[in-house]
Amino acid sequence: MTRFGEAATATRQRLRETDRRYSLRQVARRIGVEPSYLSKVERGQVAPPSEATTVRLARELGQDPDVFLAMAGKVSRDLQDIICKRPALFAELIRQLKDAPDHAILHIVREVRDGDW
Amino acid sequence: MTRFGEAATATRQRLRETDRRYSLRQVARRIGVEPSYLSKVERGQVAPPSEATTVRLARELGQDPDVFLAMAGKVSRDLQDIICKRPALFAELIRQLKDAPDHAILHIVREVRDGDW
DNA sequence: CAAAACGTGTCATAGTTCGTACACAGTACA
DNA sequence: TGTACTGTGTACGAACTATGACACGTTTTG
Repeated sequence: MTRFGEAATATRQRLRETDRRYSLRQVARRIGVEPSYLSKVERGQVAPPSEATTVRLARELGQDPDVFLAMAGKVSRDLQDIICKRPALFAELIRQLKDAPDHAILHIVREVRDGDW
Repeated sequence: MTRFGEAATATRQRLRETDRRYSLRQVARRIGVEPSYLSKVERGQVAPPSEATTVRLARELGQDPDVFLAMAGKVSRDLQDIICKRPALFAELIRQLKDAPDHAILHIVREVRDGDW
């Protein structure tokens, strides 16, 4: 039912088609949770896991942790910390970019990467 | 002891010098919490309040809610929601801006505001 | 066909979050 | 001088978060 659970199941199933090490149980063991818990998470029977567990799951499935966290409605601690150091500045920037098209944001990312300040 | 508590007390005391309606009790009543709770919050005896309460306190004291939230180590729900809609993009942007100087970020804010994309 | 692996149901719970309720002693002030 | 307001200590608790333990029936595999 949940966005997060669906994505986790789908990703794992896809990997499993070619590699039987991606059973629910084995993935659960590798990321350090009980199989029954991962099962409930995948089916949205419980809320998405903590940040740490979500990140371990994303990595295990070869996905972007930030994207998995986002599906759980969360923003990673390290991003929050960056924002919290200059809250007014980042708040304004982010709200400003709310409705900006993707390519505009990408443009800025490139501009900044090329360090033209 | 806490950054958050100190700022709250300091701001309130300053307002109080010229307006006795800014006693701890009266502020507590206006933002809808018990005086004893606000007292503990101000002295850092308990963790900073929830987002909603923090925002009410900030507004009551004429401060920027984002800044007060930041002192509590939090990022407001609405900003998180914006990020969660395009996690990869925003994650990269924010990490990229981590060490950028303030004026560079301000420059981008202005660029975006003037809508040159 | 037996053993291992599979996914899931039920129940329990330790820890954190976010406060309330009330009493008390000190201070202001009319 | 008494009453009304001040800040604070103690005690308590409801709700939520994030999981563990274990048993069960089913499927796969050697």
